[in-house]
Amino acid sequence: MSWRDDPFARPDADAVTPRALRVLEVVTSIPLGRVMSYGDIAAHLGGCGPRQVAKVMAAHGDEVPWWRVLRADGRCAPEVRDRQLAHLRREGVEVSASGRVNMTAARHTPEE
DNA sequence: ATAATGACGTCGG
DNA sequence: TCCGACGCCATTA
Repeated sequence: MSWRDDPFARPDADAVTPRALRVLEVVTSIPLGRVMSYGDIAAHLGGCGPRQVAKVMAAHGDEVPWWRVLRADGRCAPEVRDRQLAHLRREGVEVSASGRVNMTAARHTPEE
């Protein structure tokens, strides 16, 4: 189930910009138990910065495994911190007592 | 066209 | 660790 094959997709669902779609694709590609930072995704796509990625997540995050995307320092965006940590711990991601993810251990790097 | 926005990143104090 | 300042840049208003 995803934003792509939603049978109830409204006509303007195509109004989602191509770049936004790329972002969502990358997020969808993150394996269970691994994470990527907004900056990681931006760098992987090229031609855009972390803030564009953040904006896409704010608008369409609920259609993808959004909890696998967090800040470069391993902390979660405050807006979703609790729910996100719950998801991550459930997937076996290493989270410190202060709610900080060990990026070195959990970071996913897409090939190519 | 111009300006504001955003679940960010990096650096300096 | 906690700010604030600045860079970032496609998308929206």
